Amino acid sequence: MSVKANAMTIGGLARAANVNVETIRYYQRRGLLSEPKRPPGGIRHYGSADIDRLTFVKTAQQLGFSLDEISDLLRLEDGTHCEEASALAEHKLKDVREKIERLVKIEKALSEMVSQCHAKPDSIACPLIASLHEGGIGTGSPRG
Amino acid sequence: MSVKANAMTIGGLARAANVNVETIRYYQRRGLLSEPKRPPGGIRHYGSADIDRLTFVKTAQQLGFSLDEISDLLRLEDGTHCEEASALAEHKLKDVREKIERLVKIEKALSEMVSQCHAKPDSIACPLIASLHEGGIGTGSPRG
DNA sequence: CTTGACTCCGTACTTGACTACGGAAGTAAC
DNA sequence: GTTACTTCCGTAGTCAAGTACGGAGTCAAG
Ligand SMILES: [Zn+2]
Ligand SMILES: [Zn+2]
Ligand SMILES: [Zn+2]
Ligand SMILES: [Zn+2]
Repeated sequence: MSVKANAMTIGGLARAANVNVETIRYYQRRGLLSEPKRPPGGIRHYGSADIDRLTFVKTAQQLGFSLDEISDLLRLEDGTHCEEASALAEHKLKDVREKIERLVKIEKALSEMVSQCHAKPDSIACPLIASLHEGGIGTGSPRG
Repeated sequence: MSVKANAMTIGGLARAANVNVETIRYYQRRGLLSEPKRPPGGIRHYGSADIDRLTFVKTAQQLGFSLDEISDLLRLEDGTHCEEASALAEHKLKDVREKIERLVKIEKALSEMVSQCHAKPDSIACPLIASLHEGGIGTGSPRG
């Protein structure tokens, strides 16, 4: 398909997977990506499997999984742990839905503030600023 | 009206505003909260204005403003900068809407994965795991 | 055989928003 | 007047997910 070679150096892999070289090395240190042993005194080569792995990590990351959680997913990688994998994903789905709810609340609050602000451009005090003094967005104090 | 006293110590303020003492000191250092000068060799006192300020900061923070942005808002605090304030808020509103869009995509991807996973519990490979190898959640690579 | 680009490696720095620590001094209770 | 809690203050550590750096080694071209 789109995958070029099986003889990439780390730089080529980085370009192919659209990540930074240092990120690859970082993932290797974190155990998210194994490093092929290198020929005596030489330079490591990477292949399409590594692009695939990087894709996995980046996709999961975009889904909101942390690198730690991605480690967990990778341990289930053999595909025989359907239940554990789906439990992880369902939990994450719950998180995502909560995030969306909170953001929608925020969106409402912000757009109300903006439209109030626009509605009375001649008021003495900006209602937008004023409303920040009131508190009460609700769900999700940053310190639980 | 609901505010108790004008003679709180920093600890009282912290309790009243539901933040950590260290957070207050941190905000003072960042210039988000001014520190009342203290009586010779004594201890500072705080009042309801400080609770209000803390509320302002925390509310704005829940709306997704960073502390730097909140500094900006506070500079508009006199209420006579309606346009600048609303520009800030509108920009933030745009950010929030983008975040929501991305999360909704993520939600779809995740829930599809989960339901596929549940649909074929006897498949050899977990389709959830498999789909992570495909990439393409789309909008918003973490490294632009 | 010498550039110059790239790799390897460990370590240290970055960002944002705190949180913790250590020691001196003030303050309240008993 | 001693004990126990706070305050004050500067500095340093935490977390996640990288990013940067410096020096040594390696590889392909010219
Ligand atoms: Zn499954
Ligand atoms: Zn106010
Ligand atoms: Zn306004
Ligand atoms: Zn794969």
